Amino acid sequence: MANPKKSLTFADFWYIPCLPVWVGKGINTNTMSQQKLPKRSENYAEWYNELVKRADLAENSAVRGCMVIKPYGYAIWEKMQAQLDRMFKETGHANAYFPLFVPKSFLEKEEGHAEGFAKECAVVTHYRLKVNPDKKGSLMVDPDSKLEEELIVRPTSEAVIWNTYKNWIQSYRDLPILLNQWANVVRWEMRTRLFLRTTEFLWQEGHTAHASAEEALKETRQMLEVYAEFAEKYMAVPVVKGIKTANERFAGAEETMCIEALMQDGKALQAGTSHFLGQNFAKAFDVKFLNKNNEQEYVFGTSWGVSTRLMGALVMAHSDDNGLVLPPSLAPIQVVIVPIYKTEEQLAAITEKVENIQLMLRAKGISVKFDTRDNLTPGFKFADWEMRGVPVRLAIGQKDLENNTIEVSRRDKERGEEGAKVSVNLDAVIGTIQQLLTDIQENIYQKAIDFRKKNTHTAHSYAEFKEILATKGGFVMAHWDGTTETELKIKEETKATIRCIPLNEPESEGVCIVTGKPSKKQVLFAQAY
RNA sequence: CGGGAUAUAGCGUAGUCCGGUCAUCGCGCCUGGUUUGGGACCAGGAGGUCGCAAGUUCGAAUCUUGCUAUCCCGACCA
Repeated sequence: MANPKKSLTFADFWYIPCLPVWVGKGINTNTMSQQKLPKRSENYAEWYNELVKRADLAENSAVRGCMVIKPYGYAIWEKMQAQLDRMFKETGHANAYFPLFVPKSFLEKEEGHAEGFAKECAVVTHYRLKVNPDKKGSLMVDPDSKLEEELIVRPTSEAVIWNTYKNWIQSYRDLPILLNQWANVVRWEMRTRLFLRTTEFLWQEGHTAHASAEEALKETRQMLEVYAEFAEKYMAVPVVKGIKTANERFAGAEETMCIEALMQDGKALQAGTSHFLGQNFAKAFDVKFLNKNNEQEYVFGTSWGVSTRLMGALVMAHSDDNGLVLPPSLAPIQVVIVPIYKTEEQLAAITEKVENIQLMLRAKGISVKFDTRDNLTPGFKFADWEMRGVPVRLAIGQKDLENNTIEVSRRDKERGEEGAKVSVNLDAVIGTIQQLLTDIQENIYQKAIDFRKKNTHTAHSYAEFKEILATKGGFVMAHWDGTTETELKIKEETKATIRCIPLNEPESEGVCIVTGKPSKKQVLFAQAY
């Protein structure tokens, strides 16, 4: 699980395009002032739920299991999209769009896929409503509008896409096809949580077609690397890259690779998956190509995706009891400026200085917001922006004007912590901020790595395994005999699952902690979201 | 989908057992004034068919039934 420390420079992440979003409109400030956030140590789940709402990221909607992503939350998602999209294009992919609806007959074609998704599909059976004759002002489904064939709201798009690829592919010259789509999907969930599990969610799904298994496997692996790089460099969330066991594999895949992140409550979160589909979908949809030897062959496929669940990972990885902590690379507002004044004249003098600072910061590609709300005290604003996770806060008042200084606070340190707040000379503020943004990005990543290190344990016996899970949680490395039976037994008895067989874990001789059978490698266990 | 709980103004709530000046209080919101270096204060004001729909009753936030949504615990899952 080696994670070589990557040295970041400002240039590594500043370029995700973004103007500061307006926040503070359409919400009542009392959401912030009402009470403090529940503490992580006391009720982690409640802390998360409240934080997502109070940081203005998202809220529950009137529709069961579905969320409204609010402007501030969506701005973070847009920055994630912008960077991921760039990385997909750098690796040769293009975007396209396929339909929301999947005819039921398509979904049936790949057997494993069909069975995997059957239980969580929304089904469209009619195409029309009519006025209810028995009840004025109400609508009813028009029984005459029943569809010949039901349409499934896509839980994922393999079926539609492979049905299309069939028409696009004749020769090896048509390959590879390297596509991605940004879309929404629906999986009917029983229990939902904002971002982590919602009935409808936003994601990207890559779907590629290749002439050989080797090339498809290479693609699968490449996209896993893209996800890992994105998570670590931009989200500042360290991840373990690995392979899913047969039991946890995507429905319809030959092999599923994943990145797994550790949350602050010691539970694992699958942050992205990349699947080698083999020829499963090609066979199901009869997608063949003529190879160089003039032979018909089934096409090899991959698919890979990350979703708005990344937002949940981002929140749970870094935030504290005062609110959200955002990595500068994904923060919609990287710097907020709070004026402190008594008179209009003072405000005017402060504003003049601030305008200048804003121009210089924007010239460096840093998104900055000047908080001019005149109905709130500076103290309130401090707490407000802390809740929203803005990485750097500047405060400027009369004393600063006299001394040509400005107060600089960093969100990655707790209130009152050494270095959380410093006064700097106004002439040096731009350079200080640039450096600070880089430091924060690196610091929260390092903190997350340290946390993971402290919460990754090795179990040499089943008793020890249970003991670790019961008392400490976190990641547990242990030998496993490779059977689904053992995996299920462990899940049944401890609620921990095999998150993955880590790619970077060296082989080591040992015996399965449950059955005592020989094992060549330790695998990663955890209780998971 | 199984077990449990909840639903009263934008948010948090009192009242529900024992139907009848009960629609309470705090925050927020609006207006004015004083404030402003860590979640300001005073005064005045606006805002609610008590989740929705039926029913019982002279009368329902309160009792009955159904529905919907949310939360917690399970099973399922990115």
